[in-house]
This record gives sequence, C-alpha cells and structure tokens, in this order.
Amino acid sequence: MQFKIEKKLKNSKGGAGKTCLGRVGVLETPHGVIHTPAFVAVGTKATVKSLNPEQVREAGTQVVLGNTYHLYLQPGDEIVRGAGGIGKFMNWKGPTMTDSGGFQVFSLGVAYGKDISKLLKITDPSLLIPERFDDSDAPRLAKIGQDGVSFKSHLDGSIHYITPEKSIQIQHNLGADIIFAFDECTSPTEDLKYQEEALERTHRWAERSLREHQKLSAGENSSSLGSLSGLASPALPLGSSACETPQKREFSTALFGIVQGGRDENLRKQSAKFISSLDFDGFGIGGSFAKEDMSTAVKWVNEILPEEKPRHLLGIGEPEDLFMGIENGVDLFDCVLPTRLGRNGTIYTKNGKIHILNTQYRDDFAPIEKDCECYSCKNYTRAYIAHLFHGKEMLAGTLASTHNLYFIVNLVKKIRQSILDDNFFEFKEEFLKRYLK
RNA sequence: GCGUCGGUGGUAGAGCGGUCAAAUACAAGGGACUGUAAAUCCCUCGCCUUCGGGCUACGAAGGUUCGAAUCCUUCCCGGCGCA
Repeated sequence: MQFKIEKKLKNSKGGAGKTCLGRVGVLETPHGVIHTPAFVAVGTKATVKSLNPEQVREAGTQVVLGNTYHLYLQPGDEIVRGAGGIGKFMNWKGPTMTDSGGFQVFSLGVAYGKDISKLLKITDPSLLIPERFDDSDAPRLAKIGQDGVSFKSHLDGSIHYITPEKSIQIQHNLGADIIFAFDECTSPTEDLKYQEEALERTHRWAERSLREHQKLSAGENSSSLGSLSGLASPALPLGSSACETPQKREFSTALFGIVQGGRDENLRKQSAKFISSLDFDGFGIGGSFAKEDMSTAVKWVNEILPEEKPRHLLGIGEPEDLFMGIENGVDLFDCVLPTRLGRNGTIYTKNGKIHILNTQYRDDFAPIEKDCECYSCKNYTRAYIAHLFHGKEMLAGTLASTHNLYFIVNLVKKIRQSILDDNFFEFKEEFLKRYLK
C-alpha cells in the first residue's frame, strides 16, 4: 500500500497560504486506487445491504469495508479465504477493508441493550458524569477479559474468544487490502479511570495485532505469492483514468492502528503518540463520541499522527461530520448511515434529510432530487419510492440506499475537488447552509 | 315467515356485569438511526383538555341493576338452516 498527498488544504481563516490539516491524496492498494478523502461503503457481511456490487460502484464507491466478527461467525473466515478473499467472494473488484471486531466489543458489550451508540447526544448529562455507574450485571454479549474478548454470538449464543492475534488471523483469511488492529471502543459514559485502563489495553492489543500481522505477512510473502488471488487484477473500473496498473510490489496487506482515548485530551494525544510510534501503515480514529467532542478529538489526534500516512475516521459519515473530518485531516470515512437510513425510509437531499414515508410524498411525482445523477433519481419519483416503502417492497430499500450512497460518496468527492480548486471553505459554507437550514 | 348465529374504534378481532375509551394485529400519523445485534426500533392513534381530568361511545330504542359493550325486551341489519 502506498499513500501520496497531492495537495494540502489552505487555511482560509489563518494567514495567507498557511496550510491546515486537510489534504487530498491517493492511496494505492493491491486491488486499485482510492482517491482520498473517500467514503468507504460498509458491507459488514460482505455485502452492502440491498445493493449489488454494480450498484455500489455506480454510486461512485471506491472501497468497501467488511467486518471481522460477522464474517468469522458466518460464513466463517476459512470459507471466505477459500473463495479467494472477501473481494472475490462478494464480487467486488475494487479495494476492500475489514474492521477488526473492536467495535463489537462496544456495541455488543457496554452498549448492548442500551440507548448508547456510536454518537451520543448529550441530552442526558447524567450519562456523562465522571462516575462509572455499576451495570456489571446488565446483559451483554461481549465481555472483556485479560487477553481478549469473549463474545456470545448474537446468531446462536455460542461463545467465542477473540484476541488481537485471532482478529488479525481472521482478517488475513478474509484477505482485505486494509485491515485494522483489534481495539476496544469505549463508551463516553465510562469514567477517566476506566478510559485509561481501556486505552492501555488497546495499546497492548495494537502491539500484539502488529506483531501477529508481521508474522503472518512474512509467512504469506515467503509462500506462493499468488496464493491469495486478485493481486494483479486490474484496478477500479469506473471513472478511474488515474488507475494505473499497480506496479509490482511486495505483497502486503496494510494494517491500520487505532487511536482511542475517549473524550479526554491527554488520553487522545497520548494514544495518538503511542500508536504513531508503531509501524502501522495508517491509522483509524475510533471511539463513541458525544457529537460535541468529535471535532476536537479528531484535531488533537491528527496534529500528532504522521502526516504521510492515511487516517480513517471510523464509523462517521453525516455530511457535517465529513466536512469536519476532512478539514481536520481525515482521509477515509465509513458509515452505515447511507444504507441503514435508506432502508428505513430516510433519504438525503441537499436541503436536509426527508422521510419518504411521510404523507406529503405519496403524490409527489418529482424525483428525490431534480439535479441528482443517481440511478434512483434518474428513473423514479418520490411517489413511487414512497409507494414501495408503504408496500414494504424490497426495491424500496435498494432505491433509497442507491441514492443515499451516491449522495454521500459524491459529497466527499465534491469536497475533495473543492480542496483541489481552492474553494473548500466556500463550498462547505454553501452546502451546510442549505443542508442544515 | 320460522329457527339460529352474529352486529365492538379506519379494518380484522378480543372482551361477555364493575379494574373498558375497550386486548392484539394491521392500517394511519410522526420520530429515531453515525467502525450494522437493524428491510429495525420508539411514540401517537374517539373528541376536548389548564394533562388533574371532562365528554361521547361497543347497530337502535327501552328496561333490569349501585353499576351494562357485557343481562332482558322490541326494532333494524347481516350470515346460515328450514319452509
């Protein structure tokens, strides 16, 4: 994997010509090139829900992210390996990534059965009091042990123990171009003492992930180079004039380390320094945030992370967050929202999100957005999509997800272009004024 | 015509003397969703309300009861059976 920065964002607010954290780059992977900043489509179970790979690609997607935990449970990482890796398995010809399962430590652990998610609204300040409420008897499917995490499968209740080594082994079997270290995503409801402990654990796990990755990579390199298929396959098919055939290089899966540290400035910076000191190919920024804390955390971290390596803001993807992240030096985003919202009847428009099931759209014969070039907008009306949703037709989720994914992927592309055109801040202001109105 | 079973909120359908403005489901109206436990979940859903409650309601009209969607009588309407 190679990462090149093409242009840095000039800070309009600061002195003339002074650069800030934002940048435009190109990331080369064995399965193609990613123009960054980029939005990564989430395909947890080796499928972007309700879309086939052609639809994902037509939306402009460059890279898809699967999940270690889900694919390990079903169909099993050995099956995916047998299929030739996640990309081949799911018929996605471009770059792929896998998440480590670290997020499931959170979503199936502390967050299980609770109203805690990736983003926490501080409507209930009691959630953020610096005392860890004792809920150790609350049901959860993930329990953190000394060495790793035991998961109770949400599918059949079976128990599985995932360590950093195990996560990396699974990810090597899944065979994505970019994989992540096993981490613990903490809840913002945890107190500082716990955040410190968890961070220490995440750091040890980062070292162990890296060690295992290096071990496995060495083994893979010394054995038959073409054993994992697709290395030399042509790059991204669509709109990719810049996709030169990847030159011959060392076969390598790239490993990204993950920075945690919750909402605490010292911990975040400490984590950024420590993770930077390890030989990762890039970095993920993780955590469950109170929305208000996200931009500061990203800034703290990216000021420390080495400039020449790519950064991925894990699980983030509302339009306003994308502007924030890119301005502060984030290169990659992934988020379930385009497809989840789409399936649930919420659709992105330049004037904000709409609920297509609302009465007013039943006889609205305009497309979702008049000037949108996505497949759904070019071919269908709001009334029709509303009808599909009311009728619970499968196509409903597909058409809405198609549009949403196109909307977000292309928003990031436009932001990228705005940096190249030196009008990022104008574009941001203009867009958000309309979108957030 | 006789007999019989039934008529409950937008629909289907519980309830069969008080705890019933009436289960449940669907429909309807609204909301949530940020490294996917999610084609999911939450709220509202007779009318009015100063959110305490008030009013009108279980085909219609009478009646019995302290009290009726629930029991009785008559009528209206529907299904079925027999003429």
